[in-house]
Amino acid sequence: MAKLQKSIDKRNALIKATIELVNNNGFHATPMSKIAQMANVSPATIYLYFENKQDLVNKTYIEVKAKYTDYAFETYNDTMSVEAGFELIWKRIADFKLKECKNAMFLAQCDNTPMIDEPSRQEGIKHLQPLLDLWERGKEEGIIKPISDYLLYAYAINPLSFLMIAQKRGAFKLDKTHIEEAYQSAWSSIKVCN
Amino acid sequence: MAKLQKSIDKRNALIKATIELVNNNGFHATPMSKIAQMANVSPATIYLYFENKQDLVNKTYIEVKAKYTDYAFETYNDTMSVEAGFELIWKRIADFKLKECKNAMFLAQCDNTPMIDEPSRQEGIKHLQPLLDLWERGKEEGIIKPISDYLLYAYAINPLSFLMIAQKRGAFKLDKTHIEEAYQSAWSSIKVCN
Amino acid sequence: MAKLQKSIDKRNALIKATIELVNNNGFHATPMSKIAQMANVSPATIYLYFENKQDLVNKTYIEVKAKYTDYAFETYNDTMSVEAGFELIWKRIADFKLKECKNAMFLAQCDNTPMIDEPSRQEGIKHLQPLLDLWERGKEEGIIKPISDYLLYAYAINPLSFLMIAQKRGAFKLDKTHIEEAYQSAWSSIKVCN
Amino acid sequence: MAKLQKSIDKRNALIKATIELVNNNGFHATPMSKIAQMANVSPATIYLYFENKQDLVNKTYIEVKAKYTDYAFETYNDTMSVEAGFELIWKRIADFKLKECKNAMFLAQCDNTPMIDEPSRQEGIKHLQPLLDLWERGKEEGIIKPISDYLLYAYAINPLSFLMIAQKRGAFKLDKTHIEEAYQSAWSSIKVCN
DNA sequence: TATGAATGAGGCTTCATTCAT
DNA sequence: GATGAATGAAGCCTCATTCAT
Repeated sequence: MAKLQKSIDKRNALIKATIELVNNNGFHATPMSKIAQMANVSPATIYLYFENKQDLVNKTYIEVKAKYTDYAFETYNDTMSVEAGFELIWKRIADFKLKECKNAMFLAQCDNTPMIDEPSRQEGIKHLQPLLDLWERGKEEGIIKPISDYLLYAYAINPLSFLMIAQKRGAFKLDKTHIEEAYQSAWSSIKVCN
Repeated sequence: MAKLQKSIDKRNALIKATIELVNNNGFHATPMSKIAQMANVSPATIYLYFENKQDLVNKTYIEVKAKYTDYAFETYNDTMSVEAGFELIWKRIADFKLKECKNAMFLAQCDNTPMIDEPSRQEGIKHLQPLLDLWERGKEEGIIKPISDYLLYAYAINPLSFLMIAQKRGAFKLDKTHIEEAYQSAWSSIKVCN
Repeated sequence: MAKLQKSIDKRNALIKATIELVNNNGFHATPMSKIAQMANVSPATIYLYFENKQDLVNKTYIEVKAKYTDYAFETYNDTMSVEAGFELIWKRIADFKLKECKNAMFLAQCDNTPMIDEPSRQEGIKHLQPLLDLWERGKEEGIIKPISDYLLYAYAINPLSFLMIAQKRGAFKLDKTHIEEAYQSAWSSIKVCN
Repeated sequence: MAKLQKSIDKRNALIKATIELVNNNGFHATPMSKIAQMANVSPATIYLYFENKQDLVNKTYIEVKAKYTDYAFETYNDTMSVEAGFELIWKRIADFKLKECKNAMFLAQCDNTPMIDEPSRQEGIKHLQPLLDLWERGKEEGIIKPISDYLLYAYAINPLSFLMIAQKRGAFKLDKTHIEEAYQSAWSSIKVCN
């Protein structure tokens, strides 16, 4: 306990440095020594908090993923209507991608790269359950298309990652209007047409 | 007479090996030596065909991207109606992602990673022009939503990458039915609702 | 407390090994790995003390050059007469070339090769100032020929390097008598004839 | 014969390229491929004319050394007086170092570096015999100091190399006046004082 | 004779990790 | 707990030389 207390700051600094550096250079181009440097810590100290580099990045992934889903579902509860619930969650996610850009970028890189090991990836997916439950409910109510969750996610949620990356590259600026347009497209793509 | 006979076969073998290995391990985790080995060539030989590792991956990217767009637009011509044209192109792209899975995976990793340098990325984007032209036409005709091409791409095309990666990870099998469902979602997300 | 303890011994061992190996094989024919080996150190350790191979040899040059001029001027002070001062310095230099043969050989190779970069070379030259001042005084007093310092150096000092190299090659043994003869030639070549 | 006739140009081009590149970069920093390139020849062709890199540089050394001594002694004959003969030879040498700067630089680097193998070095020295004979005669006549030829060479001839290198580095410009001053110093250093 | 392609050996350097304090 | 020093393993790349034509 005392041990953890004493060092939570260092652990956080390491996680933060990892995100920053991996975002800019990629996993294999960020040496442990630079992570240590940016966290104002000796390289050897990293190994007091994490087993090795893979473990550091896995743990970082899980932590950021949790922060992401916490944010996404914070204001949601399952008494809402399907459409209202979806809009709420979707906009929280969009919000996260805009405000917590570094965290979101990190997740995008992890999700498109053989960088995280399978167990950690699975661990990260668990937290999405509320959204899947919402979709389940929507399907039952005939509001959401009765198709695979993978398809729903691909069309409703994943495009935001693409837009965020495009923005990061400077090709494109994602403003409030875009967000609203994107929401309309997302909802159109998964709702049952009448 | 027989001067510039740098074998195109070797070059192709190198490109192929690069795709295979980068797909499985990521750019920085695939040593030149392994690429050489898989291409049945000495490591030094790579440098007869490419300037360095970055150049190898850049050129591979451009080549695969060209193959991708060539395939996408092969059967398309701009006398088609907007909807028919879009469906045609979309299905060709889906086809490519299914049949040329390795090539498509490679592009996905390149596009979500700081792995390709900017000039090569720009070079790769050029080839997409016919699709952008089609969308332009669709906007003029009031068929396609009058929103940024980035948004259109994010919702109409990019989800296929997500689905493909999910499939590669074994989480999900993308069959003909899925493809049809995905097309409906794609079209719904970009067409003007009536 | 015990922070910056990068052992000066290791640094010295590296410098010593560099001199030894470069003397025998030349700069480009001495691999870092052999330098490390001779200094009883891992190759990677060199990079804790020096930026790269060029830096290692530059720093070695500057250090040896300083040792050389320190020795040359140690017993000299500018209240001596020009002739006495010159003889003193000259003989110290001769002494150095005989006793510190390896160091002197190293300097000779550096000075006759595009091996050291310009800034380091300039740095090395600075230390020669007392000799130039002495010559200046000698010119004013009409004792030393009123010619360029480069000429004076070429005739008064540089021949010792040639003799040292000849000796190293085994063609010739430089003894006390030779030194005395050499001194006479050196002095004859720069003093004003009467 | 026909063989040699056909290729003497290529051989010469190779020798010339070797001199140029070794002068600017040093022996180990000049790849065979660059020598070939500068000589407008395939790398493989070099091996038709020389056994290997060491052989190429050895042969180049011997050839340049011969050109040097040929030039030095061209107008000399041993009926001249010692002083006149020495001045003649010395000035021819000085002339060579000024006019055939590249050749002279190459010799200087060879002579101060473990770059040429011993047999070739010996071969190069042979050609100096006329100068040694002149000195012998001078010693007999009591005009030249009765000291080792190495000392005589160190003081009479070698300083020119130093001056030439200083000039190449841009530190110093060697003009006609300097040459005359240098000759006086050279002669002063080896002649018997009266 | 001449060549461009090909390569194995080796050099410089980096880096994840461990060690001694 | 924390660290700076140290390192072995490995990666990228170059180059002298040979091979096939």
